[in-house]
Amino acid sequence: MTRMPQATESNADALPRQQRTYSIGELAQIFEVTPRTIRFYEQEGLLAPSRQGQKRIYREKDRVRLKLTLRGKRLGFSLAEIREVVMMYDAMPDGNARQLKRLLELLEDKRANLARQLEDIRLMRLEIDDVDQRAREVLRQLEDTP
Amino acid sequence: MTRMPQATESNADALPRQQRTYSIGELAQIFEVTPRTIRFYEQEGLLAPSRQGQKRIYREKDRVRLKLTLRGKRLGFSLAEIREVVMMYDAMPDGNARQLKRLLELLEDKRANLARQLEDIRLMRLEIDDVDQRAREVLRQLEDTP
DNA sequence: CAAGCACTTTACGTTAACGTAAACCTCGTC
DNA sequence: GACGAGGTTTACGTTAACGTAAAGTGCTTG
Repeated sequence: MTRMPQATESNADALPRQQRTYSIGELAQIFEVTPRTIRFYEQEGLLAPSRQGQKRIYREKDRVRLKLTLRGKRLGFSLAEIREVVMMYDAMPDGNARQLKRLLELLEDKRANLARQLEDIRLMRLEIDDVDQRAREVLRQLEDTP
Repeated sequence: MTRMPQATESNADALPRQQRTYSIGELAQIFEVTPRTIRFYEQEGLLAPSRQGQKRIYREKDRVRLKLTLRGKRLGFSLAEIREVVMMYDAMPDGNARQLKRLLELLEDKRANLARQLEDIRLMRLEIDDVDQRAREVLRQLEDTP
């Protein structure tokens, strides 16, 4: 029982199974990246779209994956880090205890990382505000004395 | 809680101007980077230590610069971005109005960036917590059925 | 004085994350 | 049937941010 593509999650809403799909170009436009980037993410194991002949077909799940990936990137995570979490998440349903515990550790790591980032943001904001103040003052001086 | 080295900024007030200095090795140790990194930042215009003969001498100002640089890095900024702000800040005292306004724009950009990061962190935390929950559940199931 | 650090410059190497270009399908449309 | 708009693979190029190695300088310590 490796994988059941059918009805997996709790999102088994009453919706009819008419999944919306995307071409690579559409997805690229939505997230303002190039198709190259999306193919690259696939090559790196972050996406696994199905095919229709030769063409890649992206479902909602893939779109969400991409969204999460890009969010991770904006936060400075490497693709390797992102993949690690994503793959563990996928392996979760039939994962053994060791893997699950490893996943929990990983998550704790990420949490710590985010916490530090929050602090960094706080400090950087203070500095930016400070520089802003000074700049405005100097500017006022300049404009007050023609 | 990354343990800060003793000397803080606020205790420098009434002290005579006997600036403490650092060698490149000391600085590297403090911030847990290699000397190579510090030299590279200098080459990229982010630091400008004075010299004593051939050796680089770092003052408090340089240390702060490095600290800010590394903080920027942790937040995913490129060295180029960091340098831009740093250089404008340096040029402030005798900057003309146009430069100052440009600086204010830059700061606004950074602020927006940080705001988005905050939102990204918020969302990512939610997801992490969610994955955590699921993992714990699966784990409990596993351990409940030997 | 030899040895050992800590520092220096110079220069080539490496990795991640794509960009760019070439050469090829495949489909609808003019 | 020519063609343009999308898609595909393959492969080499590029950039940022350092790592690493070689060869030299200067101090101080056994």
